[in-house]
Amino acid sequence: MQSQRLPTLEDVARVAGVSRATVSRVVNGVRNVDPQLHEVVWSAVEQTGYVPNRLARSLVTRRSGTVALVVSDSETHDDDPFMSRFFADPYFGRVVGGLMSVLRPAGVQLALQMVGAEGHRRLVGDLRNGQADGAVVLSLPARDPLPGLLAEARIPAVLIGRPAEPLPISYVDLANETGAALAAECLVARGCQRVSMISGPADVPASQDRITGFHRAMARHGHAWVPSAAGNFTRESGEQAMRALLAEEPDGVFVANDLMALGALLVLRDAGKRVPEDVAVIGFDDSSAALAARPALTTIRHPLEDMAAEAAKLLLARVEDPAGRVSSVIYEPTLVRRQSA
Amino acid sequence: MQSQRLPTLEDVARVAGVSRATVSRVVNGVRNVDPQLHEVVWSAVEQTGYVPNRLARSLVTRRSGTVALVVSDSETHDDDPFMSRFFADPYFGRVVGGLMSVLRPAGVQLALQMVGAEGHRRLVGDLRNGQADGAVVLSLPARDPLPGLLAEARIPAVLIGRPAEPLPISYVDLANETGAALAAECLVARGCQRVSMISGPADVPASQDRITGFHRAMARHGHAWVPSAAGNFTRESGEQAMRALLAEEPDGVFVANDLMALGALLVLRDAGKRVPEDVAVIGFDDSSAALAARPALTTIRHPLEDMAAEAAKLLLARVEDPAGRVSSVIYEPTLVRRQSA
DNA sequence: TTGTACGCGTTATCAC
DNA sequence: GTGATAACGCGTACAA
Repeated sequence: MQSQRLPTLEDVARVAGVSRATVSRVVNGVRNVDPQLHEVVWSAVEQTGYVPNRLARSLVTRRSGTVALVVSDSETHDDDPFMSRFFADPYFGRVVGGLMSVLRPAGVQLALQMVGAEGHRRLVGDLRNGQADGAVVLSLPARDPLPGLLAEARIPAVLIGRPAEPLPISYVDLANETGAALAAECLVARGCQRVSMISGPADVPASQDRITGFHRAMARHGHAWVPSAAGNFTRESGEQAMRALLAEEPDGVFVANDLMALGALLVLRDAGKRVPEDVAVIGFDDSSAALAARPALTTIRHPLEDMAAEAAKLLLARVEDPAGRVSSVIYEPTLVRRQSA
Repeated sequence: MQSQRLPTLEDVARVAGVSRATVSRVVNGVRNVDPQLHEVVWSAVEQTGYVPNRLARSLVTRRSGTVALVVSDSETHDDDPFMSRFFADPYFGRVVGGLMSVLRPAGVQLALQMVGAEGHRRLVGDLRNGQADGAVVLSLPARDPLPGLLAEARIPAVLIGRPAEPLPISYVDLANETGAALAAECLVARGCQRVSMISGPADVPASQDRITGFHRAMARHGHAWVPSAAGNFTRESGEQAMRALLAEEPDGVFVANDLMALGALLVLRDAGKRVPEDVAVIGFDDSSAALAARPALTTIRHPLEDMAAEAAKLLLARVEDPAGRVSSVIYEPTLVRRQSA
């Protein structure tokens, strides 16, 4: 049951018998300080239990020691059609984990900022006002204006996943086309003759790249036409798409993410198809779901944690030097051979 | 390429031809304002593109409009043994989603605060300094001093999961014993004679409750002894535990969470056991993993999103009225019958 | 109803 | 090296 008011620099100064300027210098480790006082001040800090007020500090330094994780969704949700899906998906957690692995050692905090189109102005304002030093952006909508706004406002920002259109903003991404091509090669090498694809939404960049990458690679091997069905990256939608594709009697199917692949596996199983003997299945992401599936999912590894960590590093560097070059880091996916193909 | 400096209240006041106090009142919706000026001021706000500086505002109001999601881990990690596990687990995402569902409509931001024992003092200080109005605490370690510290400092806080020892702090929890008992009843009703359990870590409250609840219920039906093996809530540990338990030749097994149950299912399958004919399996949590499993997992529903949402509500209420009663909300689990039992 | 003036807790720029 | 003092941007008694 301590005093309600927290000790301030002034209080510490009084106890130490110095001015608050000196205390500030000591606390912030400025060198022009008499070692004598140094001691005195620190013990006064201990004694009073002083903790610097970050708000007050940020107000003057214009540095908050915080970065924002912006989840941009831009759609208005009646109830909860998207949010619960998004957070329950391994994607979100993997990104947070990757970010934290570099942010935490750096002593930087993470603020979660879900925002729709209505909130763009406010968000940009808050960021310019110094509420956060920069932003890592998870842009979900197809043509999201937010990345452009951030670039225009010269706010240090890094996208996870390339922007829909070229923009002076840093980003990390996966070579999605390459990944899809890897899957195609594998299927072709297996001797699959009737290959189908379950894709993600047609309007998000990562999904587009997987589609074009797969089609292009298949065409290279003479398969001009690949029957496809689109899902929305959930397991349920994967089941639905697989059911629709059953009519094509495929002997191989590439699924744009593991969750949907899981759904596909279930449908195939229920349809009496053996995997991979009757139909080979390849997923995408190498999320934990892939290992848990039976048969274990052959999939394209997507090093999301590493990518998020890199995004954090890029962002911190940009905060340090805002004039630096906008850079992009593209990760190369690899094929993880397991049992489904 | 706008001016680098953002407009302040003063700038808006100049444009509107009033004092900055008036602008402040208008922006904050105080009623004593001439409708005339009201208009003038708002258009000046539009014109200048003014966005209130939350830092400055918080400094004086001592309200930040932010709550902290504190992940308390207290163990020092060499590299990353725990963090990636934790974030990849559906648990984290479900909690964030639940919190957001009430925080976002309320216009409250969420700040993620991972903190070990070294950071406790700093965290409490930051919170008392008004960096956040309150905290939702995910306390992982067995005997975590943090909840006690928060209570002592009279910081509005709500725990997800009961504290290890009684404490004047609000929390939401699941009736874990009841859930475990439900599983026991189901197994007994099936006629299982050789029942085993795969538990979580022995030192975390939720895990303990599931253990005691299960044993007690089994005892009530004459089963004094239940062979057990402990895991750490990961799928891998579930596999390990199941392998160890195979020697007991169980015809029924209760697993303390779905992820481990998934692992158990895999091991049983590889061991040539049919589920549920040879051995019935019941999981816990009803996470998305349960539906994806084959056979689909019979499990105990744990309404984590609802619980997190309730935690957010309790917290906001407490922020509003810090003198209010510390309250606990206990959710009743239910049995979700699917195919594994 | 509106404006003046002070304080929130820090850091930074000066003289000393 | 150290101590006043002016910002930082805002809310709000208090006075008008």
